[in-house]
Amino acid sequence: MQGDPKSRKAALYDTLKAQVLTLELPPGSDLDETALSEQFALSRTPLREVFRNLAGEGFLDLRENRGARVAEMSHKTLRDFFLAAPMIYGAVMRLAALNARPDQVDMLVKAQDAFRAALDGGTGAQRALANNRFHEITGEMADNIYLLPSFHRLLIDHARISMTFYRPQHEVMAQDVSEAASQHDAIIAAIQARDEVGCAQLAIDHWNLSRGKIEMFVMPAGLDMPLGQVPIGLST
Amino acid sequence: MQGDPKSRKAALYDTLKAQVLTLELPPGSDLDETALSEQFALSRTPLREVFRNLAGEGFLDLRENRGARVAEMSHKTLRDFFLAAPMIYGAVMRLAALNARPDQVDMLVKAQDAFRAALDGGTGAQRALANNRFHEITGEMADNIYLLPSFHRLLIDHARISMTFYRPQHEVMAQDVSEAASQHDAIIAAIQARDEVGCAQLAIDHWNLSRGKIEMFVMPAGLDMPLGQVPIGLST
DNA sequence: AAAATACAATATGTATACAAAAAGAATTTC
DNA sequence: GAAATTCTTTTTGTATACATATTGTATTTT
Repeated sequence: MQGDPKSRKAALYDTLKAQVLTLELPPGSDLDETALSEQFALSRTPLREVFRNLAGEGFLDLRENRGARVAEMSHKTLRDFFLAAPMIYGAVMRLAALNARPDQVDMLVKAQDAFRAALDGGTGAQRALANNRFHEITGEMADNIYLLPSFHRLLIDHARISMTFYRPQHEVMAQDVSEAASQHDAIIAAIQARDEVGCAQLAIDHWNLSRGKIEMFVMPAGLDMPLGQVPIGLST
Repeated sequence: MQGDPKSRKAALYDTLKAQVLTLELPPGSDLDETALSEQFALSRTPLREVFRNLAGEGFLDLRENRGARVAEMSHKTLRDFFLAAPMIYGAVMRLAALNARPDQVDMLVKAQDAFRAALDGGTGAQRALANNRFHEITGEMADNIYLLPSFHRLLIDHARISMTFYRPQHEVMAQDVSEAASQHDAIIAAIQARDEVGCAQLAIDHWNLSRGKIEMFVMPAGLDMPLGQVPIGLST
């Protein structure tokens, strides 16, 4: 590890974030202050500040006298996720279509290129991170400080759930993954056309695609989830 | 300041939170590490941890090499607020009606009693805090980790905006404030009846009441806010 | 006198040392 | 031998000391 403390701190922050998103650090795993402290050549003080930042953003859980853990994912988590996601993401996309600046659209196009590149020859982690980046940009476009906190938390678990089916070995998923990429293209087009209603609908379609994948691969039998239910707040 | 460091830390946390919510610390004001450090008998390390927690929750802004500030409120903030609030709060109330446990309903009733007590002889700050507590409980009832981050941020600025008209000197507001209290009663009834649709509608009515107050007292003329627009995600 | 620079004072960021608590290992007790 | 207890080790929390950056003041320069 090199550079000034400030850049080492940023490196720690970025690394942990990526490791959480890609399940390299699985939900519930403990973080070792001393080990990370040596690895990133930082004393415990700035290290613990990074922990607190990440905890505030929902990546970690800090427990009194018991160290930091990667935020858990449970059955309830998944249920909450699919309850909140269509509404929040629909709203974010709608606002993105209304407010997107040209430079942000450029960024989105670049992120989509990177996503397709990752699909074509990248690892599962690279795919999940590229997809995450795409959606982060739509959040920046929406630019609403009250919506973004929930949106960012959703993106964390969206990435982690996605990791399950972005792994290259899951050949069955190839079609779904390519459909996701097509939806991204449609999202870009809708944003460029300032089509807020179409954008919101695309958001819902996109989450529903994820939901289908989860059902197939992750969902334990018997989990009480209202799959057929119209999502809250979008029952138009 | 007395007790063990842990309780002093909690006191600092609670005090700052209340001071932000009640505008005793106005938006944008600087926090003095050294002064607070002496006042609460804490060294700078735990103090700065509290700052980071509060920043993560949206109470403070931390700027590199430039200390902590109370989160700003701007025209854009108000606009974002009224765009996001009906949707988020509607969803929270809906889930509250679905999930509320009996003990939580008891807490809500107690909070409402405290709110009425504050209206009848309390300071503006006490009123705002009591109202805040009421809504916090509905958030606990909803119990969705993806919705709560945005909800909590909304509550912060809801309290701060409210402070403008909870001041006793604004006699014109007496009727609106009493209407707010009645709405709280209706909300409790709807939750007890597990009436999710009614609850969501009450949430929207409640925010609209706030919006009317803001228009009268705070809103600068000419601010481009879509007052007549149906809120995102609830255009049923 | 105004602007620019250099200096001093203050505030913030990081590292280390110490205190307290939790976790683990060894011993004792039954 | 299992359970409980004590003791040791490790980990977490806090305080302090030092390094760095920013801000305010005084001096210099034009």
